[in-house]
Amino acid sequence: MAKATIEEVANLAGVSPSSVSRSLRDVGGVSAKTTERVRAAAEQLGYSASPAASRLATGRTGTLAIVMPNLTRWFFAELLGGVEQVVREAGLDLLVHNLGDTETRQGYFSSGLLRKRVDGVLLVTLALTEPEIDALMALDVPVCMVGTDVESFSSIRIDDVQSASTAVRHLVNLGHRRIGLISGAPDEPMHYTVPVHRRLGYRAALEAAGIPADRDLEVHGDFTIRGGDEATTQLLGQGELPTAIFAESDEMAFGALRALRRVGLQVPADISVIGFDDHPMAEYFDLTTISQDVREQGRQVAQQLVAAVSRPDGAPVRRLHAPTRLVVRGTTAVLGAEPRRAPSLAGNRTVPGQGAQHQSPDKGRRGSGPPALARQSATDQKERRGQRPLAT
Amino acid sequence: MAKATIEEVANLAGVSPSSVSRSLRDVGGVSAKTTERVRAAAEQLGYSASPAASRLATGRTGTLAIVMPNLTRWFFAELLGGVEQVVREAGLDLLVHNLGDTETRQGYFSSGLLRKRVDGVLLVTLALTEPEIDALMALDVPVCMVGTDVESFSSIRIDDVQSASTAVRHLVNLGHRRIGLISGAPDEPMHYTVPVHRRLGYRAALEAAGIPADRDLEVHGDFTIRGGDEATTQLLGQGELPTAIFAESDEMAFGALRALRRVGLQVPADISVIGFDDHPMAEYFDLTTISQDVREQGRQVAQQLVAAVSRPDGAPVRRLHAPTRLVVRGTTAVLGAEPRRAPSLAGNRTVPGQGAQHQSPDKGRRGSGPPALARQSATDQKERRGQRPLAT
DNA sequence: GCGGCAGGCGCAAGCGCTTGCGGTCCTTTT
DNA sequence: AAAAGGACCGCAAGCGCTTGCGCCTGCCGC
Repeated sequence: MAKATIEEVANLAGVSPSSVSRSLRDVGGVSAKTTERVRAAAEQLGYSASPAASRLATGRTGTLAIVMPNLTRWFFAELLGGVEQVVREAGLDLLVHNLGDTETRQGYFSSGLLRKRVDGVLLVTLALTEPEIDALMALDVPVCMVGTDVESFSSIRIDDVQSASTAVRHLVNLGHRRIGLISGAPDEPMHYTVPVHRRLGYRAALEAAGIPADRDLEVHGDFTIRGGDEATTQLLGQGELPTAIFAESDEMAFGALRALRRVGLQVPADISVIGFDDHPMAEYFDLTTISQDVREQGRQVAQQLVAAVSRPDGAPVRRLHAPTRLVVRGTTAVLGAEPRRAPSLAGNRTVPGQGAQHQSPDKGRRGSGPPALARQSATDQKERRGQRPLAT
Repeated sequence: MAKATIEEVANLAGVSPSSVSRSLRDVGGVSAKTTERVRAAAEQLGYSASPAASRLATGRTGTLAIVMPNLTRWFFAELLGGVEQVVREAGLDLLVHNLGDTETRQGYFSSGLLRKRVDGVLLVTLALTEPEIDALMALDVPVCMVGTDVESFSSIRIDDVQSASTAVRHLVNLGHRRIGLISGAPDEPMHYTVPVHRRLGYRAALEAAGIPADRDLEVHGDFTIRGGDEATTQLLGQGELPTAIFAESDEMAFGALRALRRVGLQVPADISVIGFDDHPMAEYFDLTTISQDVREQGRQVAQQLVAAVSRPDGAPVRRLHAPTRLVVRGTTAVLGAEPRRAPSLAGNRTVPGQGAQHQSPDKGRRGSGPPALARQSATDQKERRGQRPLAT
């Protein structure tokens, strides 16, 4: 029953294969009556068209590929979830390619692995080299990106620079002036742009606040818990302590919390910590952070790609920015505030709702510097109040 | 250059398309010299065969599908990582299908979504109903499963019953007799077997130790942090407190730790907690747990499936058990031991290496009850010593 | 030196679908 | 009422590859 061919359906319905084909895909040209008969026959035979054959005949593969540098880290898994949903609902297949290690990536785009195989490609967090861009364009299918962008392709990503600035500005507004940075991968095996941008945002915020840069305050954490831990230890080992730390990812912030706790520093009484991403565990740690809706980004970029592949003329390139918001929780506090009760990082209270939150000012506001900062200040305060968790 | 056809290659090489086809896939029947010429021509044209065409001609799709109930939870993402690697290295494509909600699952297997589309299917953690099994068999392709098993298909999974028993036995051996259980999904939307089995293991271990069952000690946690938190609160709210808790997943154990800390109970001085899975965060929380190598399970099952699809005669059904091991960390202690220093759940020390660990006795040792228990006891002690973390 | 054998190679027939083109037949339009 | 126009439908030619089957060499054995 699974192997019925279009001809059998045609015979059963008493029509030609052409009509079967046409009715089943409801392109026009078939009367309602015939369509109905065909439908019934197909149903009866459990018929579904062979993808291989129709691909060959139409030249369209009905398949999209998503290419990611990692599958297991939260960000990527979450994104994949959003993408998969949209793609499935569009009736397309999704191929997953993981460029885990540098060797796999090496030559991946020029190898014909994607050629004639997909109608569209989704690139995640991959900053492309020139030859890679060329190879992709040679594929002659729509390409969308998330997390990074290049001129030629549609993309969606957060504004890492602005968002990182928002995070640091939050600390500045709390009175901090000695702010450490824990950044991601120092050597960029995958050409990540994220650490670069978030660092730029950090420096920009400091500069805007008139705080001189101090390179000793910038350490590397490798985007992992352990890395954040070690980076923090390094930060604590040198001269004057920072009063606040901005970690470029929540995972590294977790590591920082652990390191701080180990040496007996209390958060946020002695030192404030802010992360980035709003990892599911961040709420657990009551970590102040920059939140982004990763799944939604996945959905959006997938929709964009789906739309692009289904329109014969090339779709217009659209480079979107996804919003971020500052989520103030319990790991940041006003500098020098009297210590509250004994610090406890892990859930001595819960954050019930979302509280008042804030769309980061990352669209169409470039270069409006000082006023933005002032406004930001006010916003932070409001959020903080709105966010104040209830005791459970 | 990307759209070269086999005929063009043939012309350039001065041979027939047949010879091109044969040389490029090195089936025999072509002289070395010709093969060489063809290779060169193909190279020059950047030729790669159209998958659609060869699929149609051969009837093989070169594609595998992995069907999972979730993509974003750590376990599934990790598994997918292992599977993807093997499948890619085998030169096959991987389709990912997420049966996130019950509606999506409803009728998924009977809908022709997989029909004529894949050479093999990988089912993750899905307990199948009879009609679903039938629909899968009707696909007439190899099917492998991980996390659950049925008679007809190859599979790999841990022995949830034995492993849960090991966890609880560990607590028993530490002197605990009042042991709470936080179990997974009570209503089984996806027909999970995991919570059922782990609970069976829990009960079996208690029974083996002569401890009477107490249904009040069994609460539901939904496999989430929050669920574990709430379940623990529930557990604490009723009569005599347990002295130890077995959570069926690490996430729920994290929630339990939070709940305990909130009410001021110290772990492990006042109460011991053991989890299950060895989630990456478990080390961070210094959580004693049952460890399984999820990625490796993914690799193995993928290898099995790859082997099955590439052999024309049906591959033999093999139902494997993956090993688990008890990893003793800092959240479990001897009942009534004098309190150690002030408890601190979040990383006041690190666990540097793996320490001495233990293959759970889940292969070929069924029914060897008491001796196993005795041995287990000894082993536990040794592990505990070997595992003792160093201060950093 | 001749029959036979086998390795190399090309022919052509598909694989199962889609689609341009034309043929019917039934409505409209004039 | 005749002609023009549609609406429907089938024919057949592909889509680009694989593969069974013959043919043609060259080479071996007797």
